[in-house]
Amino acid sequence: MSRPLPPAHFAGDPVPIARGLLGGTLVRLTPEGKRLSGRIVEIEAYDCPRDPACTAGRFHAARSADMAVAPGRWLFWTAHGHPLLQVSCRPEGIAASVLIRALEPLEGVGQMLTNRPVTRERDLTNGPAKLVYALGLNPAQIGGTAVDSTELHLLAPESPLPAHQVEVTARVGIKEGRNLPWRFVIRGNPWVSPALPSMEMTAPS
DNA sequence: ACAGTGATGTGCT
DNA sequence: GCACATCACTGTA
Repeated sequence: MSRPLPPAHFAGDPVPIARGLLGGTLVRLTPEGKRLSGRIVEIEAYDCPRDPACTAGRFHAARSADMAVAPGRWLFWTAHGHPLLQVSCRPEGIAASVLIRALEPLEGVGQMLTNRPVTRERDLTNGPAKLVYALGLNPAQIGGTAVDSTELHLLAPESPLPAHQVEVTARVGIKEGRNLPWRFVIRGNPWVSPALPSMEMTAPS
């Protein structure tokens, strides 16, 4: 088994970093010693300096500063009252991040269902805020900590995902910047978030 | 389809 | 200060 990805891994362009994280594992160790984990099946990149979808710079000065921390820190963006899990990228002073959007549950499914009761297990972690609730993450406690901390860390995929298994689309839930193919999904995986029809990107000819 | 959520920003007094 | 509007979402239907 590989070691947790170190903060230095995130000191660059969030787009290839997001692509490389697809198929990796998010691991959570609870204070009670329970191990919860899931395979990353959907992920997006945000790169504020060149990204019209990134509202941090234009509309959210304080949040932009929060995102411009040193690379490899856990961040929680909030949208519509829900926390979204991200990792800071690029050198300190530049707001950029990757957003983990959906997991395929691996370990601790029972605990996840306790944290977030749901009728269809399919809905347990198929959205960016859903997985935060299922893993029982407390933004106030985890926000700002290093990405390789014991309580929450990332493992790279055993081997890089072959290109034919990776679907590249526009990002979900944004207005501007839909032309940027910065969402990465494991093709055909049933655990990806419910995608809005208009969000799908036409394949290059 | 649509209400509700909460952090943040804008505009008015 | 106060009233809205906005948003990278979720829950119930």
